[in-house]
Parts: sequence; C-alpha cells; structure tokens
Amino acid sequence: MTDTNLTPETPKRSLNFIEQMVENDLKEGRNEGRIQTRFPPEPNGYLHIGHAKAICLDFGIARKYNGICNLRFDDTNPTKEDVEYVDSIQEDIKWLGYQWANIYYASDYFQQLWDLAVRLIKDGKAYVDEQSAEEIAKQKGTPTIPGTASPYRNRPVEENLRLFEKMNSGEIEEGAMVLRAKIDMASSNMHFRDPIMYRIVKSHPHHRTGYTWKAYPMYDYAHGQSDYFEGVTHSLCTLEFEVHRPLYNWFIDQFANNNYRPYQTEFNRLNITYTVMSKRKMLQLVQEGLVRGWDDPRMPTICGLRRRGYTPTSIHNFIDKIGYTKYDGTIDMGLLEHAVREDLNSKAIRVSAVLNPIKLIIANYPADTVEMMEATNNPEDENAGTHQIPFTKELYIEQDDFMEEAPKKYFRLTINGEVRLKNAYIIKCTGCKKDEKGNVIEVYAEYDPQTKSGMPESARKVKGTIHWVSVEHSLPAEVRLYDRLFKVENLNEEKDSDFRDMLNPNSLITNNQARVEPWLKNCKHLDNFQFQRIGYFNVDLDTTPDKLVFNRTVTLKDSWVKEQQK
RNA sequence: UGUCUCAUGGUGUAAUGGUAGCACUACAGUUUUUGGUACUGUCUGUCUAGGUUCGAAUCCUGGUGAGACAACCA
Repeated sequence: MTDTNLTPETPKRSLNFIEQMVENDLKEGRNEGRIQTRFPPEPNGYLHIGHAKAICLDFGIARKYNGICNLRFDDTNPTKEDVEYVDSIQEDIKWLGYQWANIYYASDYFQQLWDLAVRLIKDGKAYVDEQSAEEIAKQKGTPTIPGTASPYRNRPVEENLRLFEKMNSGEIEEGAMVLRAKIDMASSNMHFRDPIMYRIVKSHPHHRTGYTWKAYPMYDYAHGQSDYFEGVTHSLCTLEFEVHRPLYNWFIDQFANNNYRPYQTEFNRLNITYTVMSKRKMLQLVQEGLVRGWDDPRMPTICGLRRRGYTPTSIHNFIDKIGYTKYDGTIDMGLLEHAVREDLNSKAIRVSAVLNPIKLIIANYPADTVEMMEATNNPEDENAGTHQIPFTKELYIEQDDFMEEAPKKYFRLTINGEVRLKNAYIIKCTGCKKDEKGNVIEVYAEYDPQTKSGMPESARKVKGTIHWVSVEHSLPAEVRLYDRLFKVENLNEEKDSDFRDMLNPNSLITNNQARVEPWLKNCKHLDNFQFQRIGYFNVDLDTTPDKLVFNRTVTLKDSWVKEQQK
C-alpha cells in the first residue's frame, strides 16, 4: 500500500502536490514531524464518490507517512443531521478499506468552543449582534463594496457576555441574536467581515446532545478549532474552502499557544460527466422518487456504486488515476467504467446468460440427452477453476446472434453459416421459422459431434462464438440494465435549466425475459459475474431464493456496435 | 469595476530551468472457443504577448479565459 519499498525496476510514481508538501514538512520537522489528518463529513447525507476521493487522501496520507487519521463528524447543524447518516458513513469508510484511529464529533467540543468564544469576547474580539439576518447580509456589502459596521459592534464586554449566556439559555428566540467575531468589515475577503460564530437553534434537538445547547458554533469557527483540539497537522479540504483559509488561520492565531498548529490545504473536488456530485441534488432525487433511494445503482453514492457492482479496488484504482491538483476539471465517466472493468476482468466468474432469448433447435441432437459441458470460470485466472453447464437439444441464444441475411462482417449465426457454441459444439444453421409478422421465432441447426470442446476437431476455425443456455435447465431472471443517470455531459454548463429535466429517461431498463445458466442458482447478494459477451453483472439485494435479480454494472467493450455505426 | 485560485492532446495527470511522458478515449493491427482480455502501433498538447536565461511547460510582467467567495449551511 505504500511506495516506500519500491524496487529499482518499478518507476517511482510522482508525488501529488499534497504528498510533496507533506514530505517537505517532514523534512523540515514541522509540528515535530507528526502527521495527522481527519475526514470530517457532516452527517447530513450519504457519502459519494467525491467523498471517496477525500477519504483516500485523508486516510492514504496518514497510512503512507505513518500518521493517523481520525473520523470526525462535523455535526454543528442539528436541523439537517441524523444518526442514520452517521452509521452509513462509517459503513462506507470501512467498505473502502480504511479504519480511523479515533472517532470524534464536533459536538464533543461544544464546551471547549464555548469557553474559547467567551475568551474572545473578553478580549474584545467578538460581540453579540441583535440585527436580523437580512440586515446583517445587507451590511456585509459585496465583494467590491465594503461593508458597514453593526450598531452593536462596540457593545461593552459585560453586556456581550450576558447576552451570549442568554443565547444559550433558551431565553432568546432563534434568529434574534448571533455572536460575531470583530475583524474587518472592509476586508476584501468577505469572510473577514465580522463572520458569525454562533447562532441559536432551539426548535430542533441535536442528534447527540439533544436540547442541551441552544447556541451552536458555525463551521469556520468550529472546524479549525476542532482540528486544533485534536492535533491535526494537515487539514485537507476541497477548493471552495480556499477563501476560508485566512479565517481558519485567524481563529488559530487567536488561540494557538505553542509551536503546534494545523494547516489547511485545498485540492480539487471530483466532478464526473453525466452525473451530479452535490448532496443537495442527490437528496432531491431521493426525496422526489426520481431514483429508488440513496443506494439506487444509478447514484454516484458509495452505497449506490456498491449495489451496482463496483468493488473497493475499482474505486481505489479510479481515484489513483485521477490524481489531486488545484485544477477544477471534470472526469470522463468512461474512466470510472474502465476502472471497474479492469478489476472485474481479473475477478469475475464468467457465466452464460441470454438477455433476449430466441429458441435454437439442434435437429440432429437427441431429445433426451443432457451433456454437462465444462466452462472455465475465468480465463484471466487459472486458479479460478471450472463449473458445469448443461447442454440440450433445445437452447436459447440471443436474438442479436442470428440474422437471416447478414452483412459481411457479421461473425454470428446466419443461414448456412457455421458458428461455435461456447464450451460446446460447432453448429451449422439450416433455417428458421417466423411468425405471421415476419419475426424469427425459432432457429434450426445441426451440430458436428466431432467438434465438442476438447476434441481435436474442435480446433477448426469458425468465424464466431456465441453463448447459449438450455431451455429446460436455465433459470428466469430479472436483469436491470443501467445507463448514465443524465443525458447531458456536463450539468454545470446547463445553468439555466433544472437538473431534473436532464435526467436520462432510459437510465434503467428492466428486462424480465432473461434466462441464466442453472449454476447461478446459489449466487449470493452482491456477487460479481461476467455475463459472457455482454457485460459485468452483480446480484441485486432484491434477489430472493425464488427470484434472481441482476444489475448490469457495466457493459463489455463492444467493437461490433462501433462496426455497425460505420 | 474586488480578493483568492487555476490554465499541458478530446479527458485527466506528469515533467520542480535541460529529450514534453503516462492513463483513459479514438483509430489501425496481432492473438483469441467472449467482436471481451492481452499485446503492438498511430493521431492529437504546453492559453496569449513580451522579458530573464546558453536553455523556459517551469521564473518575471501584461493580457485572455475559467472557477470560488457576498448562508444565522458545511
């Protein structure tokens, strides 16, 4: 997992700018050579692939440089937070393969934060403002126009202390007072224009502290101080917090009393084409029933990807490929798909499944015979073994694998043409039957008994190989075919329209006619398979002993599709 | 007519003053009992104008473009 034991022949992967900074800090002995990070989610939603990028960095840096990484819930907004999210977040981090050294909550520090705020008031650096949110916003000015001072800005210290107490005692209504740091109403950095440190929330209980507190600290104050209390050395966050950094440092400056201090560094957040990466939008999709829940396999959530069939390894490989920089770009969804194909190619057992069945009758094969054919579980892994698949006179093949009149480059079954049945015999097509509308409903063929897999004659060259299942032995299955959630590549570029109007109406197509080989009878939830020649599929959580349900994780690359488009 | 940040093939990412490389994608080919995989090859790039230097993707200056910031959210 670390790069410290590189052999000479493995070229050293270049460090990203954060690793370079950490190595430099280590070299200079900053914070006594200690490395400590934290992953600080707000428990107000499920983790998504963008969080995975942050998790891999926070935990990865600690692991690589012999430091520690703590999990800290940034739970300073009781109106939006819930234990449901606290639990799912922990589950997802563990699933990704990480273990925190300690688990903390910002709410653990409410008393310490309070005490420090009192100290700031006594120093004349904070005051209670009684203006409305609207008035405060108005006085704040704009990025190009300086703000103006609140009439309460120079209240006596004693009065501030008394009012601050009242803010927390329940005597003051929500919105009636806030505590603000007294910094600089004319600063070019909006966050320095007397930022709010505390506001009142008393109508809603905190998920851990109940109604104990009525005054709650705001992010800019709580986050940096929590880092400081815990001994965090590298506070890594995304680019949008860049303008917060001077304020982060200002608060640290007020309280730091030894050589130690945490440093905030920002990296680019993850954007991926054809999807959303905002908790707010995801929540909306869930609440409005536009997807089936946080773990809908179309969602970019960790639990959605898990249910879709993504593995922790595939996500790690993806994160490794995209890197960490300060450039705010958008990653091609194709790269995520490549990462999961790459991992599943080496792991997933190959099985036969026919999604759109058409009957194939082998005229010269005995009707009462069942031959068990040997199927290689994974040609990429010789230790994966084999399993048996029953072969009979009547089979199902894919509708797409037969054409009466085929173009030159069609390698599959066509009248008078030969094709190999995977793991079985070479057959020759003799004809087909159609219904009154002209649709092919049965295909007829003759097999060559000397061409069974393993026999010398089987080495004969035929231009194509198709998969099949036995009519009698195959199992029915529901197969859910997923496509990108949105039909627009870059949602951020479509600022004028509602993102819900850009949903792909075909993001889920349910197939109820699929037939799978009987070996799949005993598959377990979330098992990954490759449906030979089709794609990677996994066993959906809706699967019961009586009903098989599969999710398409991703298709196989298909050069025939491209050939057809020419 | 603010502050901060960023700019390398279609996409993402290296090169830390000295041969612009890698991955994905696309295209072509080899192998193949998966039109998969693997392997080989090809196309495509330093935003712009100056400056410093023997030498600039890299340092400096000016443009241009993009993003973030004006929640009692984090």
